[in-house]
Amino acid sequence: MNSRPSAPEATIIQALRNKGYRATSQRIAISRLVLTSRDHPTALQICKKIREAHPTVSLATVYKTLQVLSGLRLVQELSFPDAEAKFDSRMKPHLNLICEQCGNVADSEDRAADAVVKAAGREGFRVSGQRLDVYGLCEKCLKKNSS
Amino acid sequence: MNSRPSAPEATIIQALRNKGYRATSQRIAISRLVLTSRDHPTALQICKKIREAHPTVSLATVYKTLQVLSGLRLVQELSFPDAEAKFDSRMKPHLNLICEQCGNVADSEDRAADAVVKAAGREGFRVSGQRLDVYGLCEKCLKKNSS
DNA sequence: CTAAGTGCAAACACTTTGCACTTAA
DNA sequence: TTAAGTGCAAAGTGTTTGCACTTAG
Repeated sequence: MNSRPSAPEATIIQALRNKGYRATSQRIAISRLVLTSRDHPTALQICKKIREAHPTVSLATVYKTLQVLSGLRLVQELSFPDAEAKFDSRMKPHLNLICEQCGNVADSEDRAADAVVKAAGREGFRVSGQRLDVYGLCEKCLKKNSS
Repeated sequence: MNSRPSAPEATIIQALRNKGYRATSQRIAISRLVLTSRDHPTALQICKKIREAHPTVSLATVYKTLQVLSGLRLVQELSFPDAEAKFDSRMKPHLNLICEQCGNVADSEDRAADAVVKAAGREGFRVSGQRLDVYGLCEKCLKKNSS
C-alpha cells in the first residue's frame, strides 16, 4: 500500500469533473490512493486505508468509485478464482508476476508486454487494454524453499 | 461448444486414476467436453451440455470436477469482473483476444506469448502458468460498427 | 466392502443496489 | 437549489459446502 511522493490531486479533480463526475472528498481520497499505489490492493484494503483519514467511508463507496475509475480506464480490476479482486492502476502494457506461494504481484516492464499488444493488432484486433498474468514462484519464495 | 473429432477418453481415465481420482462417468464426460472444447465455456454452459447425455448431473459436480482439472493443471479458470468464470483447456502460452462488444474469446498462438514467459524467467521467476488477455474489439465487431 | 464421488439445498463471500440523508456545484 | 453522491443494510450472484445416497475399485 505504498504511495508515490506527490499525488496529482488537482489532476484527479479535473479528470473527474471533465467526465461529469463530482469531485467529492471520498472520491479524491480513494482515487489518490489507488492511482498512486504500487501494489495491487483489494477493495477492502483500500477501504481500511481510507478510513484512517475518513472514518465513515463505506465499502460500497469504495466499490462505486473503483467502478468510476475503471470506466475512465484509469484503473483495472483483476479478478481471481477464490480470491477478492485486486485493483491495478498501471494501465500501460506490463506483466503481472503472481507468486502462487506468497501471493505477491510484481510488475515487470518487459518489452514482451508491448509485443503482445502488437501481435493482437496484427490479428486485426483493436486493443484497448490488456492483462498479462504470469503465475509461478517468485525469487524470494524459491530461495526460501531451497534453504 | 465445439468438440474435436476424437476424444482421448482412455487418456482421461488414466490421468484421473494416476492422480488417485476415481474415473466416474460424470468426470469423464465433463473432462472430455472441457478438454476438447475450442471455445471458453462457463460452468453453467458445461452443465447444460453435459445434461443432454447425463440429465442428473449437478452444477456442483461440474464445479468440483473443474477444480480437479485445475489442480491437475489440465484446465485454467479465467475469472472476470461482473461475469461468470470461463474455463480454458489450452494450457500452452497463448493470447486470449477478448472482444468487449460481443464477448467472444479468440486464442492466438503468437510467439509473443512465449516471449512473455521467457521474460518472466529472466526476472528470476519460476513460471508454472500464464493468462495473457488482450481486451478490445474483434475484427468482426469493427466491421459491423463501420457499416 | 468402503472410501470417494454425487446431487441437492443451504451456506458463503464478494459485490451491487435501494433508499433516505448529505453535499458539490 | 437540486441532482449527484454517500452510507447503511438488504439483496444478489456465482461458487462452495454439508450430508445422505450412490458407486468405483
